[in-house]
Amino acid sequence: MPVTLKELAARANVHPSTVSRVANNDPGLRIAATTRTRIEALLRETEYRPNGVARGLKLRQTLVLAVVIPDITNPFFAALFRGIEDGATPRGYQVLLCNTDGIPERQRAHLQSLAARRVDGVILASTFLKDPAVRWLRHQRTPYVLVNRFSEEGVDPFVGSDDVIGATLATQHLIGLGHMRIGHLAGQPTVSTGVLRRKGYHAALAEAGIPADPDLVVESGFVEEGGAQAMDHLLSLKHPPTAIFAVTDMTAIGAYGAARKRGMRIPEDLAIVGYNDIPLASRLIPGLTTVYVPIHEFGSVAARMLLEQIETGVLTPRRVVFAPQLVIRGSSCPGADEQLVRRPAPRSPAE
Amino acid sequence: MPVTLKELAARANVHPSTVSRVANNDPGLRIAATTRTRIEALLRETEYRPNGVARGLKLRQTLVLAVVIPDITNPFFAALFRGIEDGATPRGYQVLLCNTDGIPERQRAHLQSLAARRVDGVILASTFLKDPAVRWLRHQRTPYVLVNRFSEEGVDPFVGSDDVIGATLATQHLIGLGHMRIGHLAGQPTVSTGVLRRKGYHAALAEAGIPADPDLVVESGFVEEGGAQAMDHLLSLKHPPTAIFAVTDMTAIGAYGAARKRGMRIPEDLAIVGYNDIPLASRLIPGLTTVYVPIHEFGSVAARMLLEQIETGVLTPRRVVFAPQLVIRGSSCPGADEQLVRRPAPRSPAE
DNA sequence: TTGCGGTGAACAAACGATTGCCTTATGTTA
DNA sequence: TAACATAAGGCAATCGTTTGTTCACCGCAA
Repeated sequence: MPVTLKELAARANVHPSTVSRVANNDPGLRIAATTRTRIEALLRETEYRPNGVARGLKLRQTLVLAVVIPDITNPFFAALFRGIEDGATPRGYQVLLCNTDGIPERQRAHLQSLAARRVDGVILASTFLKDPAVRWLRHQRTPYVLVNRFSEEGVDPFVGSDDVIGATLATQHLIGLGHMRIGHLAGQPTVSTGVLRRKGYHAALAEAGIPADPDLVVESGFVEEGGAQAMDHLLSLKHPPTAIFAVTDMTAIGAYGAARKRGMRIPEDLAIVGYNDIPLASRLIPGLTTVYVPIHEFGSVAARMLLEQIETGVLTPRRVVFAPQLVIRGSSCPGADEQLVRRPAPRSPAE
Repeated sequence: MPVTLKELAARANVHPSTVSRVANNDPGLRIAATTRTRIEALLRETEYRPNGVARGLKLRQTLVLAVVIPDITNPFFAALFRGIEDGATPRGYQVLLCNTDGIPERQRAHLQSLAARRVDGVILASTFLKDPAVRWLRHQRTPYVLVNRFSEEGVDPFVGSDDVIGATLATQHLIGLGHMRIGHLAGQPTVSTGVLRRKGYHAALAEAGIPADPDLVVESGFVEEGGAQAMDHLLSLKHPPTAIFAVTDMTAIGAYGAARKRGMRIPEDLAIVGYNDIPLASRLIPGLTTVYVPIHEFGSVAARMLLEQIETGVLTPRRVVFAPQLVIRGSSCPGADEQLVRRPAPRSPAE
């Protein structure tokens, strides 16, 4: 059992409040030097740490944030979490991680527990455009920040990238390579990234004067298996696409599998572009051409926004939107990976 | 501000304790039916949830576990975390995630915060054989479970696999393929998995009558970059190995990179076997032959052991050790991946 | 009327820390 | 010597729940 203020007070022959003030270095405290050193010695000797639970009750802050995501085994969310923790830990916060597998009921259950625990704030990834969970948080006045996906229009604190631009870049890249039949493994229309990336895809086609073929857009969701199924469907068309823009890297990985199963070569028979540039993307063979977004920074910025909100007490619906960048690898351009390899690695100057 | 017992009591014209008993369905409670329904209606109407912090203070349990790992972006730990959460959530616990990057000072800081927060238990992965953090936990009487690596001999609750057997299987596999110069990318000797996997490697060599060449064992640590460097060193030897047993899959991935940089083919020029069978292993090209361990189950079992310890209050130093299994893919046997692909996928019976 | 058993709830003491406000000495000034 | 200032800490309420104990009241029997 860790030592309490009361016990220390008894041992030092003072009142608990006095020990508390010494421990907290209360600036307005007038105390005899001898008493102070006696108490300080005791504090060190016993390695006293205030009980965080009691402190939380009194001060109404727990120094705990929560992150609610679908699945930490998805590398995107793992990187995001690291960013969040790296932003939160230096300020004394620790972070609860809640996986929902995208199941609304689980999300609800987690959020209710979190509210009951009085976490100081919540970071929510993977919300829907109309999301009762977000409304609930807003209504509860729990500080929160949305990441990557936003909900409705501009009313929530948000960190993400410009999905329209990113998708446009990706599609333009494929157009620039001469592809005329470009498919899209699309996210759900209930989700901002789904809508906006599809929009960017269409914008690029329109700009290039390529007619949009509705058959080439298939809803795949955001994870691997959906990507594989959707790709399989596209490849079974009479006029299959020669190139694919996948709404996420994980979806693109599903597409890799589907293409391989049919013995197709990437990029010769099928060019593929993903989105997010998860660490895995560069390790695939061929490397996955994708749209880079600063995932780790999403996290650290979101954490800092949340802390600002918590500490100032005002909910400024600030939106931080990063500009995405195209990263070209072998899944769209033959030979692109070799070029990358030949470049000296920046981290080992001895080479 | 969420509603409190006191407020509800005022609105129902009863004492807070009465509301509490109704809310908690106190079995020994004698109460008028009308009063009870009045209170219950109020509870539902206000969606009352007891303040977890106050409850934690009173009951001395927070319903929070903590997981301390080096880095959640390592797929091994992501899978482990999922297992832990999946084991903890059904019992009402939520989980704090702490990344240490393997830095002892950070681990210490995290553990101190966790203790101050009065988390109910801690799951610790990646401990050293002699680890002050483990001693500290033991001394604090904080319930804890070690996962994957253990500390000293048999005195801590532990979940993991039999590393000697796993390493022996891996090495025997390479021997069976005819390799005589088998290198080992080894873990540090300060870590149980490092020691035991090296031991299994040597045991297999000895059993086959292959003399152990000390030059072929290079300490790589457990992550990608170390693997790349160690592999690079091995490949620059006069008599480089024709096969490699890497202490983890991430290390093996580093080896892939190093081999590729030299234009070597896997497995023709270099056969590689890893350890853990992280999800990434099967997506590499060629697929990584590796030693499967039930990572997710490590997590869920560890969580259940921890909860048992918490709920019964006794620290039984139980050890759960799984038998590892060899998974053969293309990184050791040419063509192994194709065989796998041709097999009908179990999850889509329509094919 | 007194006593008693049973209902139906109220009371109050924790859990541990924080903090505004007192109190008690001692010293200083008029 | 009365009045007052200051130093050094003590007091007690509070955060929101939980839970062992007490209490008031009613009906009923003696």
